Amino acid sequence: MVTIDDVARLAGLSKSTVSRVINNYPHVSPAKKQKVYQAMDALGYVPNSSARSLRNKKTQMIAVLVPRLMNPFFGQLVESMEIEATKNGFQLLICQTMYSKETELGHLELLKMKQVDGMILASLENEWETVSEYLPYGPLVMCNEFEDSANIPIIKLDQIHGGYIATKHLLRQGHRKLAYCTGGHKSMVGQHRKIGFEKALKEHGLTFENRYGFFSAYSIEHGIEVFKQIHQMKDPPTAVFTGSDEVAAGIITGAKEYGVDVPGELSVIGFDNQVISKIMDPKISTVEQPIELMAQQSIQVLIETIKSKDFPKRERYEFPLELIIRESTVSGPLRAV
Amino acid sequence: MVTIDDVARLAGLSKSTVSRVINNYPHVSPAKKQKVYQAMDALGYVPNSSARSLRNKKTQMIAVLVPRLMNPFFGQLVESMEIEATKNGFQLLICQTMYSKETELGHLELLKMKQVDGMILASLENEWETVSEYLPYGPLVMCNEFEDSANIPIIKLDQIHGGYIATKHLLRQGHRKLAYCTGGHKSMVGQHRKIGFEKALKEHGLTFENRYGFFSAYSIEHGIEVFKQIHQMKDPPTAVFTGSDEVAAGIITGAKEYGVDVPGELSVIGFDNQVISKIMDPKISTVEQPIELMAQQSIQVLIETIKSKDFPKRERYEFPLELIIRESTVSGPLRAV
DNA sequence: CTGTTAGCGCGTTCAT
DNA sequence: ATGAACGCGCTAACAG
Repeated sequence: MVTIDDVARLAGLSKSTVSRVINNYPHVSPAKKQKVYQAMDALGYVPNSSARSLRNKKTQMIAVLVPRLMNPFFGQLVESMEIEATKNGFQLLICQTMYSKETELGHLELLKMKQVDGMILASLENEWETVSEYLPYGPLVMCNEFEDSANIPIIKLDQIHGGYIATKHLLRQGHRKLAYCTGGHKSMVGQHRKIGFEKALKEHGLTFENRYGFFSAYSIEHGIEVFKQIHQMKDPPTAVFTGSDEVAAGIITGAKEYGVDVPGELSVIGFDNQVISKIMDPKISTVEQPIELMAQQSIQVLIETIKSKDFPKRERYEFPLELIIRESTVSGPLRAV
Repeated sequence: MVTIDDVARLAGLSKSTVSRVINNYPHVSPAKKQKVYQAMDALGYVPNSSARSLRNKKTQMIAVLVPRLMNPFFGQLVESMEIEATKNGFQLLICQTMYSKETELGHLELLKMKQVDGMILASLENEWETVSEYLPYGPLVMCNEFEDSANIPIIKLDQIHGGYIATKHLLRQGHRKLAYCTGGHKSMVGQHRKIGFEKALKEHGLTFENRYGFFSAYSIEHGIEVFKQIHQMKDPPTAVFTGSDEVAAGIITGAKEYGVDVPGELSVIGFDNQVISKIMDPKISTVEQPIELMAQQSIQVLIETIKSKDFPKRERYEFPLELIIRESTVSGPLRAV
């Protein structure tokens, strides 16, 4: 392995000078600078990153915590994060919690080992109280997930409004019996959507009906299952709000199997605006989430915090969601939207 | 920051002894071992990973090179890799090439910086000749992608057979005018599928027809576009082989718009067995790829190579592909399969 | 079984 | 503007 000493020797200079040109310090004579550059690529020298990290106490790496990557939402999120991180000279370490508290905690240890300079939490399995204990070891930023009591930067979407506009759309189409079908009570994301859902309901003099609530639907298969349950009800809902396009697609798939017309007999709205929503038949009405913006902002805020060397500050960034009306909620010509 | 010295001091022992218990060396007296453990968690000590890396010349990190994560194939691949890496005490660094040669080369530099112990190439934008120059800096393993001249481990799928069985299925359904619609000539994956395609054709006395060839279809949108082109032909194909379920979905979507029945007037076969293939209407016949197995094997082989400290050996692992017949290629009752 | 010592490769005072 | 020397935190000889 070729080290900075080798370069120094070949250039007839000292390590210090070589180090200075590597990190482009101001006061180095152009002549010697040239000699160093020549020696460097004559030897094919590249600085050793472990040595730098040890010396600088900075690894130029950040980690992102996600439940799992197969979920297209997180795939997109991480894709955008990697691009933004690379652009800023950072590497992205990927950590899947697989919805496990222990696994999440294990990944958090990276902070203590100083293996990463900071971490983005796009998943939160443990209580914030537990997670916050890692704060002294490096900056944390939340992305998408959130927790009001957390005094760190949080980059999120306006999920209340998301739930609201989707529901409002259903109500405006004349529906009064709305099912609510999402994954996981636990996540604040889901809770906020429900608040938006209920807010819209209330404006029309309605309240949440427990028999129309389904809280463990994450996948297409779950969607199919939920449809079957709905189908057997004696007083079934005429529309269903879902937490993801996959679940919506599942419900539609189930409806097809049973010969139930969507949106004629049952309207379905998704969430995420994934590709799947554009090609299902009927095309799925959904809520678009500005994933890329959120990812970029998260990276930028984290990197700023890292550079500032301060404790992360309590900051909130919220991006808007947008209703996208397609076919799964609208039969015939559009009514008032 | 609490260091190994702090622990040693508190335990009333030397650094070496502490180091020995951390790395569980055989000959340490149980009594002192206890003292060390007590001191360690009294102080909340965690070894600094940069220091370890510098000393051991091993970072316990591997990188995976993919085109981009949004593609569900790579999402699944990376998900499985992360799990397997974590299980083996390694971290996974994610590197997207975004289909750019320069970006790919940039990521390869991680090897020179000794930031990772090895790298998995699930993408190959540059010539192998170019990439192979990085071999002296750390082990490389190819996954999914391949290159015959590369004397490194390659974990791949039998794409020739995949192309063959899909095509054979179409031919057995009675089709004689087959379109071929995939992304990118460049990749060996695509080339092998085409070999399989032509092999099947040949067995039925047919040859590849250039006017039926489409080579830049990656997405749903491309699929729709391709359908339009097919639709305008005076002597259109009756079946189309595609390189991904997304493209197949696009073609089906296009067909719907123009009122062309699938599979009645046009059969379409996908590739990958992504969720989308299960919920399109009609459900898409496709070829299942054992992504998880391939990912696990890649990680294992790479880690073995890293540990052996030898140069990577020329090895080939090939996993089988499986035809999955659904609705997009079969009208009415199944004929011979 | 345990402690002392010497680097790993780099950046950074502190001199000059 | 440049060089000498020290130390980041850790592991691995080498002694004993």
